[in-house]
Amino acid sequence: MSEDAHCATCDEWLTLLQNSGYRLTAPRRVVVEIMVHSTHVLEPVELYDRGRDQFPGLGLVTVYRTLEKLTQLGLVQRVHQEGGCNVYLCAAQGHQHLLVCEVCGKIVYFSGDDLSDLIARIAAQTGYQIRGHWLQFFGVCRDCQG
Amino acid sequence: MSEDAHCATCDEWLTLLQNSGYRLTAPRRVVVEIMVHSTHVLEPVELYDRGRDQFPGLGLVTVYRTLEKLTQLGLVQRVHQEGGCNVYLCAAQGHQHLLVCEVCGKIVYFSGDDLSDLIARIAAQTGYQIRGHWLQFFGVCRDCQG
DNA sequence: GTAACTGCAAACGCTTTGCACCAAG
DNA sequence: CTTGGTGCAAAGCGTTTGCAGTTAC
Repeated sequence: MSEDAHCATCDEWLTLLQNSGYRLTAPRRVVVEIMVHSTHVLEPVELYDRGRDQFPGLGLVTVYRTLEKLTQLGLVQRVHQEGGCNVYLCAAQGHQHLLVCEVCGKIVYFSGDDLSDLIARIAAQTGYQIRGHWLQFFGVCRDCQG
Repeated sequence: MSEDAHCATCDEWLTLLQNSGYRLTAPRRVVVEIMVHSTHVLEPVELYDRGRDQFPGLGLVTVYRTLEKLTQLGLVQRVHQEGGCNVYLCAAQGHQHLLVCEVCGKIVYFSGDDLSDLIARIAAQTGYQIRGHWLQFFGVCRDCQG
């Protein structure tokens, strides 16, 4: 878990960063490693705090800048919630949607929705050109139901 | 349009405010009147600017405080978008979802989605207690397609 | 060696709070 | 008359920017 050299997904992310013209630096490796393995949504500050456990010199600004790059590359996404919109997460794989625990932020991806009929109907009714949609579920995970 | 005394919906909102223990003041009437009639999402500052056309003494702080109250009463809702989460809108009527124009912010409400099967399946698969969902569509309205 | 990256400090924009004055009921 | 509401100014918070030193390549 803590040795990113042993994590295939970390390697993929780092390779993609490098192939996109970015350099592989210690702070970036740390951010990548934490994001790849996180099962819960993370605020930038939380990422910063965890990152400093591994790399004490890490700066919060670097966390923001790295999240920005990872988001542009489609590896990370921002999650919007009632209480705030400043948490981040591994991006969905293809057409997946998100289920977030309102208590602890634990997340699950799922697929299987079919909104194509609804989208076609709405487009016809409104004249809007539909470009995208958000479907996101909120709940309480098993661990937080007690 | 500008005479809130002639608008039934404005009267409803103002009555609800009063019945909830709030006083009816000039700034509140202005905010209510603008929100009720807006067909586009509005930032607090936009609301403030428009409000001052009708009531020059209006303060931005009052706009925030009134939006907060209207949101608590379920009359107004915040809308989240890729570019930011600080726009407000009349709340949906019952179980409706939102279609937002990405260019001008013009909004349309619609209903007719049926996610109950999907929700039941996700709850069974994940063990989460599902408490709510967001379904929101983004597109370009007819006026902005040119 | 050079260009990209880093961390710090300062600036920024949006939102909230403290407070004295004012007005609805 | 009393209490809630108001606007101003200042503080707060998360995020971004400027910059000089550092590091990957």
